[in-house]
Amino acid sequence: MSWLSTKTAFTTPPGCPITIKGWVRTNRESKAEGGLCFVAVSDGSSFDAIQCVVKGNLSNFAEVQKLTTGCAVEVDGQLVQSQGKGQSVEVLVDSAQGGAVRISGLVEHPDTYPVQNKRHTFEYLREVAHLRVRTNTFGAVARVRHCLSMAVHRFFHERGFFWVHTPIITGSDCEGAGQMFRVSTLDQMNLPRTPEGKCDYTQDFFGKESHLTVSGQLNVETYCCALSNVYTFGPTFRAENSNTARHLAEFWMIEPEMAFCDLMRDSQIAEEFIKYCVNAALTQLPDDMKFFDERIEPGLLARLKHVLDTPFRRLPYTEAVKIIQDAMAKGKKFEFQVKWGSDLQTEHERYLTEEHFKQPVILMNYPKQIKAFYMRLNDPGTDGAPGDTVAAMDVLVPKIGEIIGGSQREERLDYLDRRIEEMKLPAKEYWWYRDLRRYGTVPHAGFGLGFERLILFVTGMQNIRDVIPFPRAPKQAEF
RNA sequence: UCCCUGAUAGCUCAAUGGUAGAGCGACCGGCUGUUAACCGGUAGGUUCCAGGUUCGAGUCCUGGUCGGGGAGCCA
Repeated sequence: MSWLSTKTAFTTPPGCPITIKGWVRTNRESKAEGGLCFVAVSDGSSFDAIQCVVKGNLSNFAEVQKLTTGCAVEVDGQLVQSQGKGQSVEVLVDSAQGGAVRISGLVEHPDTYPVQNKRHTFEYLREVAHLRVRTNTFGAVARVRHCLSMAVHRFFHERGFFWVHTPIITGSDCEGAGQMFRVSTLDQMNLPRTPEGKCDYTQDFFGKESHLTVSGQLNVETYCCALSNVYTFGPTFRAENSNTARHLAEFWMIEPEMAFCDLMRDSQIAEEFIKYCVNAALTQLPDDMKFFDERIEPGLLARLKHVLDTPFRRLPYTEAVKIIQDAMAKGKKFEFQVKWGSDLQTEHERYLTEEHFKQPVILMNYPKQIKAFYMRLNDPGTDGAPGDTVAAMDVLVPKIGEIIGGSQREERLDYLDRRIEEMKLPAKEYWWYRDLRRYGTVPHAGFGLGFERLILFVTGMQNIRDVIPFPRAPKQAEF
């Protein structure tokens, strides 16, 4: 008997003895043929569980009859073509042919097992996150998450990018992307004080204030300016009090950075990247994607195929503002007004990508006052804009909104210094970032992409807390 | 953090201020190469927490806690 994953079993020609090891999904019983149990067993390798048809001649048949959802079993039997409808092959377990069911772990009190053989809400399953992965949906999400992770690395590896492990703990408070979590070993009940009465971080572990990273971008730019094409892919932490279906306190971010690269090429890589990931899920996990299309977001497959087949629409911010203003003039209602220089609201972004263009849209060249200090200042009059713009881009997709934010970086030291001064940032903290502009500066560009948002986009799942194994969010760090 | 909304059986939800209900799940039985099975029965409740109003509160009021939808921040 060779032990096969269900995934392998489904592609193996019938007629051979096999062993399956996994967890019971369902158990149905029949009195026919002297007693039969139909035990569906899942080991997580495939979307479908495999049906084991257990004959009444097994010595422990009485125990098999009592198997309930969640029990762990090892099944020896013959891989055969199914006599019933609903599956192509199944495992026939007949003691006359050496069939056996070994029960590894029972569910001792089935009435207390949290994952019943019925529909559950995602909100409830979140409370049993240690067991929710045993359901169809969360198993499929886990497989897609892995598939996309591998696709990320393959995409960049195939293009000569190097994966850079930027630090999780940072002593820099200038990453500039939101509230940070403090990292400290000080006794919080008895903090050391400076003469001014403030906390004395010179006595802390790192001898200075330190935090969890909110972005690897500044660090990865250093490697970019030596290895040319690099990316980060790792955990990122934001202590914002965000309570939405699109935000996590701990999430995984992908940040490529390319030397000798301008904004247009940056946007081309971003488009290729998204299409590559979508294609990977569609071709490698068709069963899981079919499930998402049928049960999670009807029309998902058509939506994703449309994304693959259509070039992303590139549009200057200045044009986008005109389109939204035109729509308002024609009677389209928005809660917020739009004028050149103001940031677009979620409702405006969704209008552009979901209603006006009905496809992914890349907005480019934003007013400098609403973007970060490191973004490259455009020449005056770019896109006919009435004010200064920077070489920034946001990739907007239906359902999610902003999925990627990127820019060409300011490589000219005098321009960078002016921006740091204008925004009243602590110039001294940026000494090593400024060095990159002093020693062999080059035009370079990159972008950031929230991995969980990519998973939402690809699976059609609604809540970001359901596409990461153990979500961390305000008031939520169980498990 | 702001606005709206919700919390009742293991789960999903009902219940005019007046005896707490159903479906599913679990358990027992029947039927069946079954597959969201079907049919019959049994068990299962501190109605989120703390106060208050009332003869009487699941229901009304106040304050919390947690969830959901939207917004902001963003990825």
